Amino acid sequence: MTTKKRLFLLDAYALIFRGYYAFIKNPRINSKGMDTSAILGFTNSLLDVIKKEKPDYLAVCFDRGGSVDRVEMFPEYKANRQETPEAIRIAVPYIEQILEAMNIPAIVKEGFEADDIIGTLAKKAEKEGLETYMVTPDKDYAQLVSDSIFMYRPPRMGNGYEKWGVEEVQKKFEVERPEQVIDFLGMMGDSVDNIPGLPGVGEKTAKKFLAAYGSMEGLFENIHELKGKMKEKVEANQELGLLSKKLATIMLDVPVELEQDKLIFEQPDIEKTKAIFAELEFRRLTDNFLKTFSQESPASTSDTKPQQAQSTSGQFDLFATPGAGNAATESINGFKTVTNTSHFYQLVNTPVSRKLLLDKLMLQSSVCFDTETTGLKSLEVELIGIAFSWEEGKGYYVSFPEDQEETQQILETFRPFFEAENIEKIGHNIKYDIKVLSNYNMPVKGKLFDTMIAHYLINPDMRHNMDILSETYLNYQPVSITELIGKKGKNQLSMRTVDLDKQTEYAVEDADITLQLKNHFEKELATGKLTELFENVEIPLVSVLTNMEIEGINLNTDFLNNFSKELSSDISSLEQKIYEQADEEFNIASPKQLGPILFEKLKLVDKPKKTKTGQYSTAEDVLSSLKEHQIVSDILEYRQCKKLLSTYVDALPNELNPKTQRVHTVYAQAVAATGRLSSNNPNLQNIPIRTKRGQEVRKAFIPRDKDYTLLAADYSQIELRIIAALSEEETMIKAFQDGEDIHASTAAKVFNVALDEVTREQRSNAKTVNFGIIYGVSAFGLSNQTNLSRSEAKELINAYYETYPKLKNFIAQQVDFAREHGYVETILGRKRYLKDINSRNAIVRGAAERNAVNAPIQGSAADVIKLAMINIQKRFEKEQFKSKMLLQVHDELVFDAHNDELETIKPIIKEEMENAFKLSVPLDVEIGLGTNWLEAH
DNA sequence: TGATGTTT
DNA sequence: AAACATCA
Repeated sequence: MTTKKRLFLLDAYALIFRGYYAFIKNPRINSKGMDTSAILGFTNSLLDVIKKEKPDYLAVCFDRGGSVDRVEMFPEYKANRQETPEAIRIAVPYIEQILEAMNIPAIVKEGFEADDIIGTLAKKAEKEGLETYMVTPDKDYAQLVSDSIFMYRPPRMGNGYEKWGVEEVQKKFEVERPEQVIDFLGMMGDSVDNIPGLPGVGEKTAKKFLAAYGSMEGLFENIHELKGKMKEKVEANQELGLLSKKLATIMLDVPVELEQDKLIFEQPDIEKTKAIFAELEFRRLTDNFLKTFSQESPASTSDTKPQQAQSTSGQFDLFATPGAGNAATESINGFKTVTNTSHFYQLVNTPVSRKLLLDKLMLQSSVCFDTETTGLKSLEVELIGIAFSWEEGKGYYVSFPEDQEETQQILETFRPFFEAENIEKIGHNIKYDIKVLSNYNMPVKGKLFDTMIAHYLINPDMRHNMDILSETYLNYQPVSITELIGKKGKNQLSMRTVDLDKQTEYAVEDADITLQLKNHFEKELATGKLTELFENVEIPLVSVLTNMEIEGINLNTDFLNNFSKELSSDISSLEQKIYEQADEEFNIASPKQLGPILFEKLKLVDKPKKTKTGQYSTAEDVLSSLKEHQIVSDILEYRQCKKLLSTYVDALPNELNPKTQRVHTVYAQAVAATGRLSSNNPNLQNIPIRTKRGQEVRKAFIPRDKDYTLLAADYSQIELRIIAALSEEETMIKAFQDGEDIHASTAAKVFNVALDEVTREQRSNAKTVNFGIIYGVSAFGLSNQTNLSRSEAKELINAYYETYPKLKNFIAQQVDFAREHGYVETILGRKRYLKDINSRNAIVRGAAERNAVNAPIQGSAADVIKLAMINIQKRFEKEQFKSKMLLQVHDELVFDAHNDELETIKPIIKEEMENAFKLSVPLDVEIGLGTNWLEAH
């Protein structure tokens, strides 16, 4: 048993970066609008280490000024590092304060990197007979590992801390000695640090070389054994290889002393630390901190501290936690889990117990339920089970057999519950569950509450997975689905293969969590004044979307098949033409191959534009300017055909539902941060329309049968009308009231000509500016999109603002509002938080400012059409029309209109859309009919 | 994963 | 600007 004292050295920046990126999708923002993710991430790691390991010695090492020596060797070292994110820059001073309050020494040496400092200290500690743990996620440290030096890597998603000793390093890197990690990194290179490595050598090859030759030098001595391209490359780059190796080597001669007595870990200053945490609003962390430290008697110093962590077993057990007998009972990252939280989850699979469950259900006023199914496509899956919960920590799971008739019978038991108007149904993405039940003709009635949508309104920019919500709001980590049925992909098991106890635990836990989240979000919706939007718009919309998705749309597959043949033949003839002109065959669809041909072989242009990864850009706007070359225009046409074929013509027929033979898209109601819907599987919101060839695809969308006609209803210029109304810009409002062509009208005023003298180009430029206003203008963007120079674009914008002064005012107001409140909102109070609005980085701030203008406009337009959809659906249901709403494309609704009802529903649709929300500008809706979607426009 | 392209 | 999808 080891009795060595243990030193923990933390790599500050590596941990800070890791903490920051761990929260990147769900950043922690405190009430002052400050992004505290990086601080929280780091401090969590720090407390974790202390709590679990009780270090004898502890220090945190910082980089300052980078490595002087390495930059001297190789000026490009770390040159492609992006600028440090703001949240990290502001984090460092706070972290220094926290360390000071906790009496933890920070070690900084100007001109050296943390890994060099840690390496040097670790080696010195080894001589002093200490055991060193290098706390860092950075795998470069593996080269330092020895019998008394270990890597201690913080947990990644769901895993625990990893301790890497010699054995682990041998396994991970497939080397005999840890020092060989240097050769490995030198060969492979590192794009993050911009260590070049050997060209053409990646992880696989580097491991192979090391196994065969042992080191970089060994490889160079045996170049004769290599073959072909690889031989040439290695031969030519020996110097680069040796340099890379040097760069990857952690220095062990940093002028820093190991002052043991200063590194002894002592009691933190609890009050001081608490104060800093309070300022940062780290509530949960404070609890955790107090639990760890305040019970310890003040007399206990490092000299008398018992060696609890190691004494539990002879072997060093990383997961053993003091006080907890069994590692499995405590989650590794401080979350509660199903194993350490008391709960009562019960399986229900007998007729008697089902009846009892129903009786209980019928007594409730509000119940959460969650279905388990055989897959993801709600309209094609079978039911495996349903979990119910109406009390926190408690719930029931009804399982269903494979036999679908039996399933139907069992489900019938619960019909009174699902049809009960007076029982509120709670779910997470409840549209999915309702659709699944619809396969069994089981309608879900009564009030709905969807926790996914609730959270979407509370913070649309965050993610709304139940797992993340549970960890964030309940401090509870649910059983991971991956653990149960494996990773996504074809090897994923079905829930049916999971044994019933596990199913019960997983499914009821989900329902339980959802119920708990609901209780949480209900309050938050109220504080954010979002309850009305939630209850009167988003929730009613759930049913509308459900109906639309179940309805689907008819597709003319014969037409698409013919079109596919046509396109394919066009593609192959274009292919031949291009090969001839390039004088070689290559993959035209690969920008990586196309770039060199165009710009190296054919040298079409002097200084080709490159992408950020250094490839030649072959994007549309780049190639468009080279259209005079036959090969380029052929390539553009080739690309267009290829795109149409793969994304639409060949893909759409595969999306037919086998039962209905129709296409059922899925609308995501909680994805687009502005409040819009999005459509997927397939996406029917980006069906081509601009080009002649693309329009053909629209012809494939047809009415249900000969008794129906497709009806498309479009808002005309809804976003401009909204901006006119919100800004109260009279000139623009008047133009709309008079029914003018808004772009021509704008052109007339901006260029100071009569309305009927506006040229095509003037109108087009005015249109671009109008459009640009909606997205937030910049002179740069505008000159890119038009043939105007940067200064002409600027002039145009100025003239535009003079024409519409109130509009300029409105834009400034939005930005000011966002600066003050941290968010902007739509006409219905839908909020969008803009955490970067006060950023010191002009680019980041500019984007936030454009969002401040764009979000209320786009979002209000989304609000309006959502209201219209709800009202139309109501009317349709009341009149029991055969006609059905099928699609929504942001400002357009598409219907299967029964021919007998055509003249009845046309005015209804128009009226409901135009009057969905009263603005000071009239809304205008154009309706078209046709035997396909293109005609209906 | 990055590049490209489609829509509003 | 912001979705989704495809390809290498």
